[in-house]
Amino acid sequence: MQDTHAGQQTRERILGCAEELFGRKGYDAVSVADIAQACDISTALIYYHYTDKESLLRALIDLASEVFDVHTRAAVEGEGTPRERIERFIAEWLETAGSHGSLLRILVRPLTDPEGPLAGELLARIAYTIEGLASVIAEGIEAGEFAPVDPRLAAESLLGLVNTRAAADVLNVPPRDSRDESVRFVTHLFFSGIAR
Amino acid sequence: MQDTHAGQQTRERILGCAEELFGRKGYDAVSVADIAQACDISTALIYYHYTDKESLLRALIDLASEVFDVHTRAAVEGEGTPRERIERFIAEWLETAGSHGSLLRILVRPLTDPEGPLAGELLARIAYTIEGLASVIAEGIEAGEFAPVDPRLAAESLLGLVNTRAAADVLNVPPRDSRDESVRFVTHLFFSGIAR
DNA sequence: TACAATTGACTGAACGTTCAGTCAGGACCA
DNA sequence: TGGTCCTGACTGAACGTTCAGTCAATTGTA
Repeated sequence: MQDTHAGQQTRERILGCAEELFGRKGYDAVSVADIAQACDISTALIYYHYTDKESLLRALIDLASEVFDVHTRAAVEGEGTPRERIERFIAEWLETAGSHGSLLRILVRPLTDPEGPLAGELLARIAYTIEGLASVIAEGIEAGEFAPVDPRLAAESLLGLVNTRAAADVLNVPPRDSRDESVRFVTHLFFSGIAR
Repeated sequence: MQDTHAGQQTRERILGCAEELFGRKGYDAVSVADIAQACDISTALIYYHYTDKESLLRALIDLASEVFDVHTRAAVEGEGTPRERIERFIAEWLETAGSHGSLLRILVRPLTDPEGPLAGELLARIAYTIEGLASVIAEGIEAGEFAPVDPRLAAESLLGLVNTRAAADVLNVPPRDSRDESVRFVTHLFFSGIAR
């Protein structure tokens, strides 16, 4: 296995099918044969390009990190007040969740499956995001922009809130709310709550 | 198979082991043999008391509904203002989540695994809770106690918030926060946000 | 009271199926 | 011709499930 154009292309196709299937049915419920069939190739070819089933998941975790960590880094290092940066984070995270729902579900699975495959790696990725958000919140508290809450608690809640909103597509038979409405709602709830 | 004391006892033991294992590793990752081993019985005995593996999960869903729906009903039909009832809901839900973490994880799994086993039944249970909370929130809006938000959006967020907090035990290496602190935090965040 | 019949509770061994992973070899292109 | 890409056929292990049969206790009968 070396780096030819055709090989690269096949690898991406395999990864794409694995992303879709893992995201929809979950790692355990998807067989290598399922992925091969979705790609219209043989199972052996998957093993030619990837050492085993788990390495497929690992590649997807790397991909998910690439896609989502951008927003975490932007929140931590970006310009603007903490509140502005968190508002941007909410909007960007929800947008990416909309276009990469499978990746997000792969990423957050250990929250409901703490002993699942590669749970350690996945939880580390989540912890990275939470720590980033917590630092932004802590900054906002110090600046007097936020109430003196526990930054970690707030960061976990923010991520939970935004992921809940992303996952709610599953529940809603009608695609009732536009993305913008979700962003506005989460933002308002996180900063101001629903009380009058 | 009829209803003897010994039989009843065995059924409960099987269900207890299944709850613990399904909650920790997930339905797919647990074999019937695993459950049998945990109970120190034969796999055949499980099939003597339950028709198949899925019926075990179904029994656990019924149990989870019994345990958690109490709080939903109390919020919908209970006494006090909408805000008081939601505050009680948060406290009670988190307490039950603390003592029945496995059941809660079984219950919310379809949010990250929308095509998993019995996802339909599970999503229906979740929808029931959300609808109940939404009706309480709508009541609060009508009474002028809450801002005029979308009740469903708010209900989904509330449940997401409270389940995120419950699941955070998984992430936190130290059992940092007491339950009371979690309750206070979620309550404050939901009603007032973190802004100053 | 004694013994036979019946029951519920339970097991060990096996069933067919599906799984992740292997391997020898063919096809295509430089 | 040599290396990359790919396949069909295959394997051992694990899976959910079934089944024939054991055992202790209960019930029916004389």
